[in-house]
Amino acid sequence: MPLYNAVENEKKWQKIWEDTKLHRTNLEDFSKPKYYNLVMFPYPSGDKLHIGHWYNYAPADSWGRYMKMKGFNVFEPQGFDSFGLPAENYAIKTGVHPTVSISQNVGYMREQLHKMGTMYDWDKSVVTSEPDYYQWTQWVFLQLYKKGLAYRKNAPVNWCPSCQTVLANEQVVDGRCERCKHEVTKRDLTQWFFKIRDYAERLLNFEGLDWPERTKLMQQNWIGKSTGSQVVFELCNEKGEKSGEKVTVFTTRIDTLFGATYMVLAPEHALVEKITTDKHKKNVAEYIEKTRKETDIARSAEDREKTGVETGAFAINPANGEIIPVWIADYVLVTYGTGAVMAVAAHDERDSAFAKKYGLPIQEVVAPTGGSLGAVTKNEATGGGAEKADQNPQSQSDGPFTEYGILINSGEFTGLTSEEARKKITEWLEEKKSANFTVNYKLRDWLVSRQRYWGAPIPIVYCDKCGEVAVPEKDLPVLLPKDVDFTPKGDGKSPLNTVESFVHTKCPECGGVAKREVDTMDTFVDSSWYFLRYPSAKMSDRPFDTGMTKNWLPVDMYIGGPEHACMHLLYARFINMVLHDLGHIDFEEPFKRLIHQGMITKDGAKMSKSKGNVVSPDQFVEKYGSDTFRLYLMFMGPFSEGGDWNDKGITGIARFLERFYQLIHVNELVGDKAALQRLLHKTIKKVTADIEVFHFNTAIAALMEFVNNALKIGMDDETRKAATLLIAPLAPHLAEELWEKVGGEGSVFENSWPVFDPALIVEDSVQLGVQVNGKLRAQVTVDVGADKDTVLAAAKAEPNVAKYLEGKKLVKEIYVPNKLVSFVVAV
RNA sequence: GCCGAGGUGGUGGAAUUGGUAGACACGCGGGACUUAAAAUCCCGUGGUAGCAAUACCGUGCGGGUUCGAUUCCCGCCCCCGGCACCA
Repeated sequence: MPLYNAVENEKKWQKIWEDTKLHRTNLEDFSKPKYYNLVMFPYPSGDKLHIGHWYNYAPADSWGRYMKMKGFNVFEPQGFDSFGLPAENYAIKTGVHPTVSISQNVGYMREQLHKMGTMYDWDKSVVTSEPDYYQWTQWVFLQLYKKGLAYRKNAPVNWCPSCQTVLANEQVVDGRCERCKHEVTKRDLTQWFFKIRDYAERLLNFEGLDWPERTKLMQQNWIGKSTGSQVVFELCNEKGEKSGEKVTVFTTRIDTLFGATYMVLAPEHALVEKITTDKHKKNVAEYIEKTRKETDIARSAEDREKTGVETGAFAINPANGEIIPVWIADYVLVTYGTGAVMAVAAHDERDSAFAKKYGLPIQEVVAPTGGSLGAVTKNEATGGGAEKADQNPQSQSDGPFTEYGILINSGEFTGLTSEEARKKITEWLEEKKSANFTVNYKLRDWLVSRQRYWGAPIPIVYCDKCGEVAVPEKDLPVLLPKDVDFTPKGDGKSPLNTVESFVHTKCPECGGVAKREVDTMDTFVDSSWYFLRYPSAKMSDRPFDTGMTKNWLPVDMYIGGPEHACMHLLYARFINMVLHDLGHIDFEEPFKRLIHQGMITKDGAKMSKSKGNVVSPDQFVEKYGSDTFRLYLMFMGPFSEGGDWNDKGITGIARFLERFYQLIHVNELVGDKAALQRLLHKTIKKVTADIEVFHFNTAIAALMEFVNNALKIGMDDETRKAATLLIAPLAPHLAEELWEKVGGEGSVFENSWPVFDPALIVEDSVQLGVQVNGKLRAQVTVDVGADKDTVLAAAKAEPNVAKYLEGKKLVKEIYVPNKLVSFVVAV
């Protein structure tokens, strides 16, 4: 018969916490150091909280509780990222207005979070779709606008035909819409962008940030910096008569310039129409049309053959004056570099394939370096692999030689290494004003406008007289109208376009007739600054209080999924930097320490409604209680690794908590007091060290060992209290109950985390392994302070060791204190 | 293809400045209690051989360094995550 009724007890303590306002943080209290403990806020979906949320939030809350007990004034807020497509799509399907479904879902999820027993400060919450929040999202937009960092331009953009909206680059995954998985196509549309590119270099710097290496690498990769040169090619006809047009290309391999035997422009390149000769106009037009229709998936298919057509135009290679043909091909991307490349068929995979297909000339200008010099390869920056080129000279025989080497057929530059030539050739052409060093980034500006209803309206109006005008800050919020027919019309326009009362307005500058911008903002804009808002959540006249942000930010610990590495986490850094540059905040980086939780799968697959494999935590919480469920999730494995869900072992945790509860009620010390102290202090040491690095699984294992051993020794009052404190962050409800039972003062969370005493941990004796020729032959127990000779003698005396030493010549004796003894004998 | 993280019992996982592999838990086998079952408690549990002592094998595969390798080095294989014609 279990003594501990988890479900009832948890209700009791949740009510007490609520009544005593235990988890309302006094943000003005600086008697203790502040600690801002943040998790990525959820989207209030109709699926409610699933196991993945718990897997993220429960350990994050345990961390907050731990830091509180360590003496910090912990601020742990929670909110809802409530704008976005799911609510709108749900509304289209069912007719339930997003404001209704969102408020229901928020209510239900708050209830779940309450039952989890988290210490969120609900007085400081945000819901991004509420006017008192999105007013300030619009304010953020205006800050960027005023600085020239928000702009509108017509561009080919990613279009999801199913969601009927454009997508940011970051939201296109494998050529498909991140949300609905539909193939993404291109559309020419006028859209709003944020100039995140201007911050590319700063975003590459992670100095002072305690972030996972892999996340930093992912961002660096996404930003994609590469250094090279721009080279200007003058255009001409086949006879070499200059047309006056120029095309600039970007290359990281200007050392191969003498081998540039043709040039390729992206089909969308601005000059294509102008330079195409009459003879080729039809072909070119057809090719452009064909490219345009293709989705990104088709265009980037791996084994896809390269295609392209001639323009009839020619260009002059500035290095050797050769007249080379100009082609267009869709393997050149208009979005990267200058949208044009110099093609070096002899030293580039893509150019080589293209040249072979269309019979274009190939000119070798780089030879592999001889053995003694050591090949300088493309990999040299990464440190490894430089030797490989020499080992396998045949490997390049059927493809182009793409590594660094020694220049040949390159005029006065012949004989230089690629590295030297990159510098010298650029300098040489720089004098003639036809080249310069430059840097390129893969990162593109952030497309923030969406042709959807459920988002923050972009605060811009278009006046017949004044043109594009920003809505003055005092007129915010630009309210999102409620009564809207939000079914997509397939015209690529926002549903707000149909709301006359919204569209027609007065120009804030001249008072004349004006129309509102009808696009709304990407939800990632909402989430790019919410962490600034929490401490000032109730403020109605400002987005955030300067004093509050100064005192409480940056975020000390940020916990959330790695899937946000190149989206939310990049955007938030960018917006934070912009607000810093504008003087609104005094720090550049928003998140000091970052930890990702792993993903929870079901039968190896990501949980999703469509697969029907979503597991709800509610049934387990009702049966076992929150503590057991939290502990079970943490016990599954390391926090950052996730795992496949099954409920098989949950009884083990339930048993453990029951045993823990009973242990505290065992009154007599039947064993040795010193042994109990040693056990306790070893446990304090282990649990503390494990929690510090988010290894909750081994912290729990240590507590289990503690229980298993302590049940044999018994308990004393001191140990009872310390053990209760130790389990408190992990099983908060159980700990409160026990704390009350053992006569502790106040809430267990108002007490200090126990500190271990190294002196109490010291053991009298230690068991060593004894090896002979590397094989374990025996174990020997010796006094901790024993000297080497004593230990060796004891080891040799072991029968199973003596057996192997007998009659053999002892070559070597190795003694590793507290670990092992190893004998080496001649064979 | 490139970048990153992994591969350990029937299962989830412990242990890496090289030092007794398999902590802890699930499951399984046996026992106690019970009329019986559940719950609980005790014992056992990497594989092979053996009554046992013990021996041999064993951390994805193949080599290497070392008295000693899950840990370091070289070469592969397989899963997972990210990027992907970026000139």
